[in-house]
Order: sequence, then C-alpha cells, then structure tokens
Amino acid sequence: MKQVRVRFAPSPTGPLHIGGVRTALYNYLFSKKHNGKFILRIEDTDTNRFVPGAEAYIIESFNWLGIQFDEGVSFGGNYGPYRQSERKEIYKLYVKELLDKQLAYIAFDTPEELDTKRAEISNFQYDASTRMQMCNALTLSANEVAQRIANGDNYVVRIKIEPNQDIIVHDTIRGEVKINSSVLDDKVLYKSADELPTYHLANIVDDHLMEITHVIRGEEWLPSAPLHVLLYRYFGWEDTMPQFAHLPLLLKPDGNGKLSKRDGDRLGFPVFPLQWTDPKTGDTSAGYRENGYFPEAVVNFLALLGWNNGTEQELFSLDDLVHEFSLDRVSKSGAKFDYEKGKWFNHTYLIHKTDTELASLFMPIVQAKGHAITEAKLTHIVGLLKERAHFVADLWEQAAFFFEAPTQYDDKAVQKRWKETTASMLAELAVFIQSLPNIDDSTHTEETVKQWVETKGYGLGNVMNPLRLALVGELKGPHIFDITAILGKEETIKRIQKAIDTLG
RNA sequence: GGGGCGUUAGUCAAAUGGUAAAGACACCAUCCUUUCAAGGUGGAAACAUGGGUUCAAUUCCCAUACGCCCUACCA
Repeated sequence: MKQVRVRFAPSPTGPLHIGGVRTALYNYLFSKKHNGKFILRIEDTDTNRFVPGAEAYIIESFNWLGIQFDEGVSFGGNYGPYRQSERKEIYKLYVKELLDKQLAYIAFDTPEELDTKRAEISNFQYDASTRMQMCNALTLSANEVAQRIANGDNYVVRIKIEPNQDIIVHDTIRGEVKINSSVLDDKVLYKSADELPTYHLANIVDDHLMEITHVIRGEEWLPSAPLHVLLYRYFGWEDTMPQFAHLPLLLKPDGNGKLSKRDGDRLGFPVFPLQWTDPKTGDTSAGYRENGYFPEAVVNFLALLGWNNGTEQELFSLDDLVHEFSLDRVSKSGAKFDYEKGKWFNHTYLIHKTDTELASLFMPIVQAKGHAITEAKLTHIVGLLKERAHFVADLWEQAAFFFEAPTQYDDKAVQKRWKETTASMLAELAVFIQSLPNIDDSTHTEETVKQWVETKGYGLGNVMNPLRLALVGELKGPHIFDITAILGKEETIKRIQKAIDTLG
C-alpha cells in the first residue's frame, strides 16, 4: 500500500481560523494513524491578499498546539518547494499542456467586461453556452491572440468544460456526490498578470506532484471537487487521484452560519489559536494561547467538534486521538461552536495538572501583582483552589485574599452572618488562637477550635462564618483552617481584629 | 436564481428496522462541605414535516420545509 501523505494548505491571508486548525488537526491525526506524512503547503497564489507575518503565525500556531509537520514550508522535504509562489515555472508547464491538448483556452475578457456581462445577463456563467460570445482564443483568430499577447495584454487561461456530463466525486465522509458538468463554469486556471495559477490548478498539480493520497478539507470545497476531478482526468492522473474527504463546517454558537472573527468579538471568545495584530490596521484579535488555554485542551475540544470515537470517552490526549481517529466517524453536519464546553475542557485539564506545574504557571501572575512567595507555598495554595478555576489567570481571583487582606466585606454575607454578639465572640477567639502554640496543622487547629466553640456554647455557624468573612472578605474559599495555616497566627489575628474594627 | 451538502434536547453527540432513544456541556433541584468550588444523586429537555416501503420506521426511499456552503482573474 502506498504511504499515506496528506497536506494542510492554508493561504497566508491572515491569522489561522480555528476551523482551519481543526481541518489541520484531522489531517494530522489521519496521517499519524496511518504512519503517513503530514505536509504544510502554503497557498500564496493570491498576491493581493497576501499578509506579511501570516505564514510565521501559522507555523507558530501548530508549534504551540503540538501538531508537527513532517514536510513543508520551514520543515523541508523532497517534494518542494512547498510555497506555491515559488512553483511558478512548474505550473506554467501544466498550463501549457492543457492548452496544447485544447482542454483549456486563453481568454482576454477584462474583469470590467465580465461584470457588465453579469449585469446584462442574469445568471451569467462563462461556459459552453456563452464562451463563443466572449473574447477568447476560441472566438479570436490565432493571429489576433498572438498579437494581443505580444502587446502585453493581460489574459487568463480557462478550463474548457464539456457540458452535460455527469461527474462523480467519491467522498469518504459523504459517499458518492454526482454533479452535471453543465453547472460548472470555465474556471480561471491561470492569470498572466502575476504569472500564477489559481487555487484549482495549483492544488491539483501540487497534490499530484507531492503524491498526496488523501485530501481532507472543509466542506466549502465540495462544490468545486468535480472540477478538480475533471482536472485530474484532463492530465491523465485519475488513477492516482487522491481520495477526498470533505469536513463539516464549524458554525457560530448562536443562529446559523460559518463561525467568523466577528462572532468571537461579539460573544467574547477567541477564534484564533494565537493573538494576532493586523499589520495594516493594528487591530488585535484574541488568541486561545493568550487567553489562557492549554493547547491540549484546545486540541481535545476541537477534535470532538465533528468527530467522536463512539464511546463515552471525552478526554483524549493527542496520542489517544491519533490512535482512535477515523474518518468514518466524522459527522456530516456542521457543529456549532460551544464556547462553554471549551471552557469546561480547559477547566478539566487545569484540574488534572500537578500543583507544582500550576504553581510555576501562576507564579508570574502573583509576582506581577507585586507579591513574593516561595514555590512550595504557592504549590500548596494552588492545590487548595484549582478546582475553582477555568484558567490559570482565574487563580488570582481565588487566591488574592492569601496575599491581600480584605478591604471590604461582602454585604449580603455580613447581613446574614454578622450579628450583635459576633464581635465579642471573635475577639475571644482571637485570644484563644493567640494562646495556641501554633496553627500549622489544619486538622488539629480545627479540632481545637471546634472544641473551644463547644465549650463556650457559641454554636459553630455563629463563629465559623464570621471568621471566614474576616479572613476572606466573602463566604467562599477552601477549608477555613487550611487558610489560617497558610496565613499564620499573626495575620489571622490581625484580620479578625480588622473585621471587628470595621464591622463592629 | 442555479447547484451541492445537511437536519436526534439550548449545544456537542451515541445507538437502533421491533415495547423505556446513551453520555457530556449548560440549566434546575438535592446531598456533601456550616462557605464557594469540585464531586455524588436526581430532574427538565430531542428523532424537522408529509408521504411511501414494511407486520413494524427515528433508522430505508421520495417529497417539502428549514439551514449551510459554493456560484471571483479568493482560497
């Protein structure tokens, strides 16, 4: 069996959309599952839409996600160059072949002329029914054509499609898709203006030359797949044509339609893996990385948007996914992007991290807030409250009271828990705590204090809740004597005193 | 307008030609914790509609509706 070779072929027109990331992920999983190669090809045939920095962004994104390429731009390989703009001369050969075989023809119609035509004739399509009314090598004499080219007139090369033929595309995910060639137009394959092919030609030539075995791409390509099949046929490559698999789209969370950058801005979540600053406008778009996502959570979340392994398993490492992945289990319908579920994945991965690992991620945030703490102590703190956080940055909100004494107390909680007698009880408690040799052992302190409360006959709730209020400022957080152990005797007493002073 | 693809709870989704249609996120309740979170338990919530095939259809077929994608000298 031939070695599996798949490619991810983005266009460097801006930051990589999260839907593109999923497409790449599925390509990667498929290739690794079959011990094949995963190739990065840059499709920069549209000189107008080229955005500097986009290519580097793409490479950095996959690097962050842990998705590795075997070949391609910046990875090397024997099928290069992998940047289409560097393959100009190759495409010219194949354009010539099609021209020689009379399966394509030169056309001189300007964009303006085409626009007029479209305005004139509703549903205008450049095809067998109209091409003889246009300005091209089929309507012009050979001399005229040669003359125009010699004059330096811009032209394009269009594929010549015979009408009324059924073309069948075998799609791994959707089965057989049949389409009649009459609904296809004579697509532009090559433009003389920049001496570059369009996507359709470049993609067939490259996939063939790079010996791509499977084309796994977004559903938006399904309508042009028949054109691609035709191109393979024209070149005589049909027997080695790759297998197609068209992936369902990622849809916006509310309403319908393809997930877009605007949806992210509107609903407050990133649509790109990494933060991106538009070089022209300076506008910045949020990224998963900068928003505190773990790459493995993003991968897991994305993998499950359109695929599952048929079991109840939800947590998959990249290796698990490679092992489990199969195109048969990719769904046909689009998946709405559920950001809440994405957050849950991050939360789950966060909880599964070791306290040490989380502490070292959290340390810079604590330092930025102007606090110094030992690694060991922070590890302890993080362990106590990681279940309350979705992101590492959330940890600050949970941990702040360890570093900064409360300056105000939650109103509702005060009303409910701070009674007439509270101040005097807490004052006594402070004295009692002061009398303890130490409060380092949380369980021991708890027993001792509970005993004290019982002896006094105060009732646990009447003491514990106000105590929490004094220490934390609100009724939340880890076990209270875990808190006092970390705060230490002195600080604990100070905070009790402060609460008494402020709340009376 | 034309063409293609799709349609199971709010969302991701499983399974099945045959009596009660999984699971997860979100939501609600409850237990635990005298707090919050996490966790446990429970709850509400779905086969788009209409025909056909069949003893039997959510499952197969057709139509309709709805949605999406494509319809560029963009990919």
